[in-house]
Formats: sequence, C-alpha cells, structure tokens
Amino acid sequence: MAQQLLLQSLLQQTEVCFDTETTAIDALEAELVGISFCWTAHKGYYVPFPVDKEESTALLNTFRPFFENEKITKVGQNLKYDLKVLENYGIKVQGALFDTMIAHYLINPDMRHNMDLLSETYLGYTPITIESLIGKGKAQRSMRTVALEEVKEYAVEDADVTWQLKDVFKAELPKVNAQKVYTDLEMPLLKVLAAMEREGVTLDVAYLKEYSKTLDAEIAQLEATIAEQAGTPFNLASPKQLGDILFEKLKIDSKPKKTKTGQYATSEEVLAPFAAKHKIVADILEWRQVQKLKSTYVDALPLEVNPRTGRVHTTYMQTVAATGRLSSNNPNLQNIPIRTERGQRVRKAFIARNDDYILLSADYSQIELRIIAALSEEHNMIESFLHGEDIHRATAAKVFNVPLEAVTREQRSHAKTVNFGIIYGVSAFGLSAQTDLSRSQSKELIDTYYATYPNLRNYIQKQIHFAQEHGYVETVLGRRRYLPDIHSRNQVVRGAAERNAVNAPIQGSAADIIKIAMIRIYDLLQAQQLQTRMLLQVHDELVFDVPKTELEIVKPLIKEAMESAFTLAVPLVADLGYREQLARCSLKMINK
DNA sequence: GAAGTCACG
DNA sequence: ACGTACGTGACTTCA
Repeated sequence: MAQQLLLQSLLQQTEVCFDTETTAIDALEAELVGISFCWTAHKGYYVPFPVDKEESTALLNTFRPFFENEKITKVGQNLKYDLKVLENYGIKVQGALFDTMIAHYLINPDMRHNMDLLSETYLGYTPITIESLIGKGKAQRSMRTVALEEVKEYAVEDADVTWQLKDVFKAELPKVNAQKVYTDLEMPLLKVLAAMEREGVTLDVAYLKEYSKTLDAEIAQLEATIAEQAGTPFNLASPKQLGDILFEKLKIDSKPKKTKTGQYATSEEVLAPFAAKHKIVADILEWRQVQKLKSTYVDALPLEVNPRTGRVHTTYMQTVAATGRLSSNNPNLQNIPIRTERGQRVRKAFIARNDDYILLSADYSQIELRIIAALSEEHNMIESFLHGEDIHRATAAKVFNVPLEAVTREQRSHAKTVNFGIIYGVSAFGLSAQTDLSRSQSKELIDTYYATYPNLRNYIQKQIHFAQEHGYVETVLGRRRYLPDIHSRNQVVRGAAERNAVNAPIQGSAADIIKIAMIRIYDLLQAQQLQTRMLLQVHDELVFDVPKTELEIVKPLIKEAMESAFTLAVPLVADLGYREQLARCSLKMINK
C-alpha cells in the first residue's frame, strides 16, 4: 500500500526526478532492481522490484499513471537509458523531459557529463560511487545482490543529486542561449533515438560468415608473400615489428618518418608513396585493409546480434561530439565500410527486416558546403547550388578558369579537396599532404580559391574574430562551442582553435538540421501510423526499413522533411536510394 | 591504459 | 623554424 501513497504524491507534482537501478548496462537486457524518486532536495523514495518479471511488471503498472502522465516533467540523468528500460516493461514515458546530462552538454560540450563529476563541480558534493556497491572490472556483481539499505541510499542520492543539478542547469540554459536547442531539439530527439536503438537493424550473418572465409584466404595469401619478401615471418599487426622490417632490414626509405614516441611511422599515409616501387608495401597495405574489415566488421558484427531480437542495436551518444553530432557505439554503425570494393561487400550485410521490406537511404547532398556557402553569403558558390551544379566541378571551372564542360578529372579532384579543406580550416601544408601538389602549388591554389570565393575568406576571418571576442562560436540554432584556446600564445594550439571556430558552426549546423529532420520524420511516421522505421543516422544520412507497399508514400515524405528542415540561402537537397535485396535462396543459386 | 592505425561523415 | 587539416569508435600491440 505504500506505493499507493507514493503514487498519489507523485501525481501531485509537476516535475519529478527518477532513476532506475538495473541488472545491466545494456538497456535492452536490463531488468529493474529498483526505482528512486525525488521532487524535493535532500529527500527521496526508493521502490525495490522483485526478481520475477511478472511481479515486477505488475508493480511497475501501479506507477503507469505517473510515467504516462503528460503533465509531469520527468527529470533524470541519461534518460534515454531509463526510457528504454521502462519500455522493456511496456511503459512508454510521456510528458516533457529534463535530462541533466544533455543540459550540461549544451552548457559546455567539451567537458565530461557523468553525474559524479557534475555533482562535484556544481554541488560540491561527492556521491556514493557505483563501484563501492558492486565493485569494478571482472569482479563486478549485479545490483540485484546489493543489500536493500545500501541500494536505497545510493539510488535516492542519485535522484536527489540529479534533482539539484536540474535546478542549476535550468537556470543556466537560457544564459547560454540553449533553451530552444534543448527543448525543441535534444529532448524530442532523445525519444527518437531510443526508438531507433530499440528497433535495431537486421544483419545477414550467414553472408558475413561466408565472406569471412574468403577474407581468411586472402589474408593467408598476403601473409605468405609478405613473409617471403621480408625474408622472415613477423607479426604484421605490430607496427613496431613492421617498422623494423621496412626501415632497418629493407631500408625502403633513407629518412624514415617517426611517430611522436620515436617509433617508425607506418601509417597508410606514410607507406602509400612506396607502394608502387616496393611490392611488399602494397601487399602490407592490402593486408591491413583486409584485416581491418575482417576483425572490425565481418567477424565482430555477428557477435553483436541480440539473440532476443535477432538484430543489431547500436547506442547513439547524444553528449559526446563537441560539435553537436551524434556518435554511435557498441557497435559503431556510423563507420560501416563503403569506400572500397571489399567495404561495399561488408555493407551489403545490412538488410531489410524481411522480403516485404526494403532499406531506404536518404542523404543530404553536400550539406556542409551548402551551409558554409549560405553563412558566408558567398554568391558565386550560392549561385552554383541554385543552378544545381556539381559543386566541385563548378569550383574547378572558376578556380582554373575553364568552362564547366572542360573541367578535367584532376581539376575536379583538386577543387573537391580544397572545398573540404575550407570546411576543416585549410593550410597549404594540409592541402599538399592531401594532394599531389607541392606546398607552393597548394598555396597558389588556395589563393586563387579565395579570389574566386572572396566572401568565404571574409567569413573565416569573421568566425575567428567572433571567437576571440565572445569565447565561443555557434551554429544556426545557437548551439555553442567554447574555444578558450583562441587566445593561446602557442600558435599550434591557437591554430587548432581557429580551425574549430570555422569548422564547429558548419559541422554543428549540419547536425542541428538533420536532428530537426529526424524529429519531424519520426512524428510524421507516427501520426500517419506508418510501419516504416528510422533505423540509422550517419551524420548526413538516414536509413529506414520501409514496407515495399509504403515506399511511394514514404519517399516524398522523407525527402520533403529533410529538405525543408531548415531554410538557408541555398536549397537543401536529399537524395534517396535503395537496392533490391536478393532473396537469400536465389543468392545461393547464383553462387553455385 | 596508451599508442598506432584505420573505418566512416 | 615549427607543425597543421574537422568530428568520431574499434581493434591490436605492448608496456
């Protein structure tokens, strides 16, 4: 009956902090051990949950009126986790959210946001650590094994600390102009991400197992020929051993580059120039590529398939990237190979949920260049976008002063490199490292580039001055990144801050825009009760699982939502694509 | 746990 | 003369 009294109190609040204690870090696997509540500083309640799932569900159901109450703001630290856990029990949290972790991310994105640190920094209080309850590393126990008295203290303290942090950050958010980004962007996005993570994506495990064998054979072949050329077998995966072979034994370079710890540098960037002359180097680079694909994707991804759902569930981190981007981990589904032939084979392992569905990918075309063109008001570049021109070709035509049709592959490639360089904060050194151009040629190219796009140079200077004056730069939605190093006397440190002053608003604005699109698309799919599901976000791309019968409804819906997410002086363009999935039986037949 | 390397946008 | 592209996460070696 105690929980009835607690529920009555909860329902009288407009704002309540809660925190779930569970048996696992993975929310989809986690079972409830308890929930703590707090709505007044220094005071809270703890509800322990039984081991039995049915009993737990019944107990949680008594709190359903609270969790599903639209009028009560739910406060928490990393709420996406708690929302996912509660959904394991059929509870869909409703109402506004206040996540202290995300609030602090907006207040200072470059800092860390774990609760213990926030508590020490903003409340001057060191909370009980989770390690003191369940230990750490291999010896870590389940929260279930901890005595009620101990869990209660720990759990209620966490809710209390979060509640107090909420008061601090609530006052701070408007001061850093983050109220809108917080309320209208990050909090709604949190629910979208929780849904995407729960959905997961189907992986063709049999196909990957088969491909693993192919790669094994390729690796064995390469290892044999490399050992022969080196005159001795060695551990190719050891940069130390590899450096000794290449630079001491074979002496392929008279002045080998060293890493900052004094080892021989053997990265692709360093070795590539020797690949044409020394077959062993080409073989090593190929071995590296195959080994990477096999160990990081082909062999690792099948282990990530959740046995319950049969799908791969990533976790999106909303508070990691200093620019406002998401990141993805466990597993990272934002760096699935694509650039090489072998990489494309890996990507083909991601498939629709069944034969009635299709994977639809929608990506923003050149969103970062469009943003810098619009923000800098660089009319020459804006015009090219308005005319729907290939921007790298258009840049090449202007920079090399030739008609659009006469642009060579090489000219376009160089223009493309400079266009990207501009976004990153280009230097002649950096450009020459990325191209076959010398440093002086690079400098000349950059000078001509700025002459072609004069407002771009002005904009870069303007951003640096803004950072110097205000100590931060901001995106189109006012998301800030603080750059204290902009005043550094160390020119290397200062240079990095200056490049951030240019890059952060570009990368961050693109992140803002795709987040708007995600929220709108999620809402539209829900409002129209469509079966299409958003699965993945890869910075400028969204991937959907679409019933074939919904394709013609969903394609224009997604395209329109992405292109109208934000209005700039240049049009936003989203390109949609999908490939027909070979039925698995026919695939086998083709292989025979 | 740091360093080196490399997958992606 | 110096050291430089922006943002991530995962795997392997090695101390």
